[in-house]
Amino acid sequence: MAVRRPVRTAADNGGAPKGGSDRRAELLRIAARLFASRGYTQTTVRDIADEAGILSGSLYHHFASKEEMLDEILRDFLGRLLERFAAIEQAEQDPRKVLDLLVQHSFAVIHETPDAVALYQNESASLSGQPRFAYVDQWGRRIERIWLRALTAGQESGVFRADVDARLTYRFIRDTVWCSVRWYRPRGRFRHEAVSEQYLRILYGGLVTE
Amino acid sequence: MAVRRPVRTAADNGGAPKGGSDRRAELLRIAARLFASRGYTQTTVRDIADEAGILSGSLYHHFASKEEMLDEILRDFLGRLLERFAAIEQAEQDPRKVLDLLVQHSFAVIHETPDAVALYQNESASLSGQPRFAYVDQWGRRIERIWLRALTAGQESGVFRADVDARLTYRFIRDTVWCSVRWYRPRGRFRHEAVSEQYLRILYGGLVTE
Amino acid sequence: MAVRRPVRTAADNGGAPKGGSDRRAELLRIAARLFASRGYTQTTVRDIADEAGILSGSLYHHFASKEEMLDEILRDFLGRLLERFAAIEQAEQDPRKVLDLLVQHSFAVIHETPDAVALYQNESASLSGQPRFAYVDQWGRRIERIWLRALTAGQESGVFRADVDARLTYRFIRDTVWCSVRWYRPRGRFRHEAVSEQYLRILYGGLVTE
Amino acid sequence: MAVRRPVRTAADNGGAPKGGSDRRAELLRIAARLFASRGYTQTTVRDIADEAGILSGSLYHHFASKEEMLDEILRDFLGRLLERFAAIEQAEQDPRKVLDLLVQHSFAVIHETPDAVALYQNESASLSGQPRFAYVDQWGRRIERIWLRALTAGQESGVFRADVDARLTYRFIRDTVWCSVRWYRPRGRFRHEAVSEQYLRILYGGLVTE
DNA sequence: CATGAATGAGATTTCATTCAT
DNA sequence: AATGAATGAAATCTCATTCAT
Repeated sequence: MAVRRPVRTAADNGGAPKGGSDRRAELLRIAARLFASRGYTQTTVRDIADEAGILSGSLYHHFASKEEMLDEILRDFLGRLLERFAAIEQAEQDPRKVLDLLVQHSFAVIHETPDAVALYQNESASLSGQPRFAYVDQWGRRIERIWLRALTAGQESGVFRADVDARLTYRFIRDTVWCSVRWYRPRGRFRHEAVSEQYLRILYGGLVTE
Repeated sequence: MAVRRPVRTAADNGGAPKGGSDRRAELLRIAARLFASRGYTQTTVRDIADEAGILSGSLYHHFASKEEMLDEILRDFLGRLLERFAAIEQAEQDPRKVLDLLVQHSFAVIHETPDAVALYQNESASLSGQPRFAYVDQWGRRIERIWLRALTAGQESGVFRADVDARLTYRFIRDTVWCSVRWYRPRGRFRHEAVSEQYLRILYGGLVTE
Repeated sequence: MAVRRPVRTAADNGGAPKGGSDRRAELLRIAARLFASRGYTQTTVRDIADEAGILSGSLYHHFASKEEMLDEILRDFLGRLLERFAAIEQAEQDPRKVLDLLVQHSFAVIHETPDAVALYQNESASLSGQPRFAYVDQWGRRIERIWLRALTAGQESGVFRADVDARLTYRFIRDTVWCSVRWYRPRGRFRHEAVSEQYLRILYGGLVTE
Repeated sequence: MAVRRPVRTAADNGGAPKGGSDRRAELLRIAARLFASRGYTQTTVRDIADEAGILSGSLYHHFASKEEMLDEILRDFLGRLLERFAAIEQAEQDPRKVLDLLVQHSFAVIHETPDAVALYQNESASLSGQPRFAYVDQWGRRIERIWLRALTAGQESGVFRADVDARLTYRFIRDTVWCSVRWYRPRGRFRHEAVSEQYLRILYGGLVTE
């Protein structure tokens, strides 16, 4: 007999876009967790089913394929991220303030949905080139452009140093911010606000005392 | 039973990393390239054999298992890295100079052996916990300690700002440096020396003009 | 355990084959169409349910199994066919007239219920041996005997040539007639009466001019 | 332990086009037999492997997929058939002689490679539309044209009756000839030459005595 | 050293069927 | 009558590994 684990309320779902059932969202959460910790390929559908307390075949009542789960998780994550970044860019004029908010929001997202972030970090490279996941690259580029506009605007207005390449700088920042998902622990010594703050301190002021 | 050929010390390879006098070394280079680009699990032994122009079964004349290839590549890479970092620490007193050299050497390593770096970046997490690969964590921690000593020494001597956590700072730096393997192109616009230089400029001086 | 609903006699369907007063009959018509076009095994119960606008599980309110649908379709078809062939044999004396009517009726049946014919053509071989479908072979043999009696009677009375084997001749005729379901189009250039007529012309008179 | 059945000589292979090994040809023969008797979809790769005395996974050492086996069998069969039909058309002038030879060769093919014929008969419909099997339709149409040319040539020269549609006549003949694979037994009462002869007798002279 | 055939475990997926609601 | 979730068996396919030649 299958052990049925209590179904969590849909409340913590953050408003799933697809009208799908509770069960579907719950399964996606389980999948995201496993994909993030073991890697997409190393996670078997049986792993997911086991965690959900059902048989692996039963997953296909909810999803057409393992890939569809990955797709749905990434689409949801990236869509929301892009939306939020665009809103930040629109709401603020000051490049430095924009960068502040972009960084802070990123660390907050890592805090809130670490699985999706880790998944994106680890799998996006191998997804590149697959038609189904074309949006991953596309939306990634749109996000890059938002950050780049803030950086170059800051350089032009003189608030950011101009003797560094903006694209390079973006990559440095992006890697530091998102890679932190690997070591950040929500209940660790530093909460995400502190991490943001310390990072921005170094990023803006530099490590060396004058 | 697998036929284990005597494992050579890293020394006789280290002399001629590109020389490829040996079939074994050649196969490892092919494996590293494939592991790095597709991921270890996604690379099949047939992929490696195909690239080498032999049948997959024939690989087992050279290596006891696919895992042994991974092991050998990582052991060689990490061993050399640790050795070099230790040498830098010993040779220099000035914490800032040490950090300079650590960063510069790291980017140089990414330039020279991007496959091994990518492999380490992508696979070390899933290797954690496997007895055979215990050294990966161990040597990683030893490397961390070298960087941490430089950072805290710098903070104590007043050359590095003291209002940031050294461990956090290490992670920021480490992630930026090593993650660059994902986008760094040896023949791209920036050579590794330029990347080092720009990164150190921001790291030391900060992004914001005073 | 499957819930078996009382099986209706073919009679109360036979009166209104196209009427579709009933959900059950409607579902059978959909199933027959799909079975005929994709093959029984390749048709999933979900395919049938989809076409009917319900969920696959709901089909089991109407039928105990997928097999029951096949059974019902074939039983209805073969029963009716046998009945009609027997009636033709009884009504006519002249072997040639009997053969005329058998052929004409066959093409008419193909015209009217192509799905059932195709189903019988394609699946009867794999049904052979299954107890549940023993009647398929049995009724098929009864039909064969009707045709054979007409052929041998014709040979004995001298109207049909006696230098060919009757059983072989039956097979030639049967295959030509029933295989036409594969290419016959109800709205095509030839209506079934024309097909009958052309076939009988060749069958009786031969292809070669005197 | 797997029971190894004796490998047949390649001699009865009729000159396989692909240079492949003996084993491959042997496996294809087994597959063809099973595909023909159970149907392609109903035959599992395990069935084939069992018959060959190996494990199902081992089949994939020889073939990329179950579909590849079907492909290879059909391509070989149809290619040879088309070639032979074309040769007959070229060698003979007299339409009646051409038709004679086409019919005789067809029954001979049924005698010699009944599995491939049955496979073609049963599966070609469901293959229609699949890019990989586009040649099945194409080559089938080329074969049709050969038969049609013989029929219309005969009608024009007055040797075949002109009051029947040639295309319809072709279908009647084709269905009779090829469908016989369902009942023809190589060791039965009639050898294929006798079947040919009886069929041609009826086809040419008609069933009715003048 | 290399081939080529095979193993055997395990992966994803399919699908008829059941059943509580 | 119908839904929606689940079962469970079986299918195709993958792949690291073995081993006789």
